Amino acid sequence: MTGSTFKIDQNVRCSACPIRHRAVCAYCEPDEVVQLDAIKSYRTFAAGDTIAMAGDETSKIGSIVSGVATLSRTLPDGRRQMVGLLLPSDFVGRPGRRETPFDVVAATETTLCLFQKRQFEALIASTPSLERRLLDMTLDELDSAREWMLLLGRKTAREKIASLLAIMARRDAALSKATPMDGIRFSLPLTREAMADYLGLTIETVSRQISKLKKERIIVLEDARHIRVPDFISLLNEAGDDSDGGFIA
Amino acid sequence: MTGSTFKIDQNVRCSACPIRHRAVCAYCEPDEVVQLDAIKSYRTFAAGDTIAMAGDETSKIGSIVSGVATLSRTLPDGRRQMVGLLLPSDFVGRPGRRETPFDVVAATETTLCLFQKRQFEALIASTPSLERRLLDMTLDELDSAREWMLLLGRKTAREKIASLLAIMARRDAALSKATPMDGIRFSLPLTREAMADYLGLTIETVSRQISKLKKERIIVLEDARHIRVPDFISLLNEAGDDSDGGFIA
DNA sequence: CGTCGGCTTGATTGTGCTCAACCCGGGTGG
DNA sequence: CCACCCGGGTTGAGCACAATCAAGCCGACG
Repeated sequence: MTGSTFKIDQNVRCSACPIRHRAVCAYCEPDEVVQLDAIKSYRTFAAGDTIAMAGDETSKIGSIVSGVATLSRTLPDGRRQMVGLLLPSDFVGRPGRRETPFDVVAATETTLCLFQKRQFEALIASTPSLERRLLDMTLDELDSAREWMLLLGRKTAREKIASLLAIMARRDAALSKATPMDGIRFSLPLTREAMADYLGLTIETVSRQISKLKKERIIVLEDARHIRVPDFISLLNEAGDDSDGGFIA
Repeated sequence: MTGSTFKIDQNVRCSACPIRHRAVCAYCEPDEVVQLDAIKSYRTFAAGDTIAMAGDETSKIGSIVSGVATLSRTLPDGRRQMVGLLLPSDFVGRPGRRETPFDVVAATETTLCLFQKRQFEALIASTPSLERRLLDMTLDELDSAREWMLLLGRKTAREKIASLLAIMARRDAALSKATPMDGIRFSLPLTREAMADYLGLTIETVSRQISKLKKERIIVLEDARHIRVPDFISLLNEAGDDSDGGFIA
């Protein structure tokens, strides 16, 4: 993996790791974690840094510890589509493949817990709990990729924006253990351009739809990157994937 | 899994199975295959049959032996997006989840090799080769889902159609071991409606774009479901994902 | 102070959707 | 046997939504 600017971090002990219970190591027993501890290294990328380029031969793979990274693919004429949003505990890189098929870019300052690909592959082969966890995570990612295909193929610009905001809101609420039902406030870790790439829109359309939702009081913009949602249900209604308010949870 | 019409097939011995070397059982040793043989059953669905509905609690999972099935998701107002095209050797159903999140429909007559979900899950836990293969297959599916997201989010109608045709052509060529480079002829196992659902378009747009490609001699329609491609390179050029003709292979 | 990147807003264009008519082939029933 | 229907497919006319082109705002930073 290559980055224009980076620093080597102090490794944190796995037992004290903030993503210990959600990352690829989640199912590992304490003695297995010791093995991981021995071969891991931390690395931090600045916002905007390229973590890996499509077509690169990657020697390292690992987990997002903190920050947000994006996975995207670009057409030769420059059109770009984001195909994954990587959050803390998500896994980066594909065991068993030589090249990454997608660009990986740090959207915010991002710290990774990395392993040498060869070493990690060897460890997988002898550690069923690692493989099991990786399978579960991959299946989950596949489900959300498919959900995203529905959005890209069939939703209107307004529905796309509302869906994205709802996801970010839920995610923030999950982290802060608050119920998303009233008066949520969250930050958008994405530029308008990143949102556009995520949603298959242009930045102008993203901006216009956000302005519209603002005028209709469905959202309140504290500033361009901080949003408050007075009534989560009415935001969900705009997302289109449920005739009623959907499951209350 | 439920189907409006179906028949119970004679089981084929795994060792004689046409997908033995590509399906979830591909990495299994002969003795492991024997275990699978003992708990599998075949079932055939007619074209149009629903194999599973989104939200269903599924008790069976398994592999496509022959035919084509589709995976799709529907918005409450009826808009529908296909999110997966299941071909022989592809796996249907998700171990470790109670409900299927997507509709599974047979696009052509389709034969499945099914297992009781519980039994299969138990077998996975004790058979690393099964789990490894399932992980590899899931990672491949995730990659192609992401490739598809690029198409849905950023390609024009014409590029979408050309991409789909190129995929079908390649797939047919792979089966018949022919090089796709000149004079390929293949069948479209999808209705215009299914293509539209796959591509995030309407049937009218699909029909129009196919007609245009026909007028421009990039494709030749023998009938609505059989297509000949005189020059594969020029079809690839229309697909947009490569400035030049792409890799020749 | 000027510049630059991220963002917003406006005017116009164009691609793909909607609505509608029609074609074609196969199956069914009088 | 023919009339009819029905599903899948094609084609046309008009429209709407999002893209494009363009100008300008705002805050950060040199």
